[in-house]
Amino acid sequence: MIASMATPDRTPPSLLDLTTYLLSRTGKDARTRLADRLAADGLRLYHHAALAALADLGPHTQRELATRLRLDPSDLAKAADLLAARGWIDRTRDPADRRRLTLTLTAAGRTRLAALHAEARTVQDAVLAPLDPAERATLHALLLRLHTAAAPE
Amino acid sequence: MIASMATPDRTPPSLLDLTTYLLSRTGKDARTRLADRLAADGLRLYHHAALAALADLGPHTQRELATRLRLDPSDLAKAADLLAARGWIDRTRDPADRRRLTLTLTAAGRTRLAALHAEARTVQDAVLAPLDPAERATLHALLLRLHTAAAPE
DNA sequence: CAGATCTCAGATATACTGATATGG
DNA sequence: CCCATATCAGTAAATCTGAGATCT
Repeated sequence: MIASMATPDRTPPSLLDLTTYLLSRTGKDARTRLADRLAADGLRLYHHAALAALADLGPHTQRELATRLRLDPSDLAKAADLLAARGWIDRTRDPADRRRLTLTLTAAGRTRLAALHAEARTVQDAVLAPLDPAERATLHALLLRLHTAAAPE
Repeated sequence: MIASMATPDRTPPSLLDLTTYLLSRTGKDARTRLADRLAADGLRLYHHAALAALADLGPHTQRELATRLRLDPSDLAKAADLLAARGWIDRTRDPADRRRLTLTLTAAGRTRLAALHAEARTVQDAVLAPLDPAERATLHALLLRLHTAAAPE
């Protein structure tokens, strides 16, 4: 064979012209990188998100947390099982409404969360390596505006 | 109950501080929006990507196309089935190497691709609505640098 | 009794793995 | 005989649906 050999797996230019394509692809790459690291410890991204929500915004009922994280309540139940089994959250029955389970971060959970944040920062540094600090700040500000505009729906 | 009622599903601030979180979330949103539109016609995002690759870079063997799109060869086989069934690509056996199937875009495929690009642009306009043209250009340039840096791996 | 919360079991989508047939 | 290509079948993980138990 004469004229092949180097098949540079170049992305089709018409897709590179789409900002949404780049957004989708780089976003997926970032997510996968962190997910792979967390998977080594049997964790998923939503475990990180759940701990972060409890740390930032205080105790939640399972329903509240599921809504906030846009997670199915039945799936959150399993996630909470794991977090409780590892001692990172307490699950207490709400005395005022005994249907509800209130999730509260434990000290151990706070420690683990700090480690998870550190891992996320490590991945972020790798993903954003091509950009200098000013460019990273610009990117962050632009993405934040897209996010807040899309969030309420 | 007195002090609840408004549970604004606010994202945890510590996650909003992560650029990679914003990247992942806005990217997923963009992808889902387009995917939902294509699903109405029984198509997936990779059908769009496959047609774009054939239009931009000429005929591919299935193996080449799978590599380029980072798709599993077995999954691409099914995708090619659909594209061929709709008359958007021709699948011809390579006479020089009869194992290979060469995929070529048809005129009908080119027409459909134009419509798919138009749909992608519509979604992009909606997603990027909060940004003015200069900001969109900035975002695009930054994401392109992240993508090209990550692409070779 | 209507509605909310949590939970379990199963359906569905998607992505990946293995095995096979054919050809170089 | 060994490797590459395409295809099929089956596994695995992620997401969503439905039904039931408990409680307001």
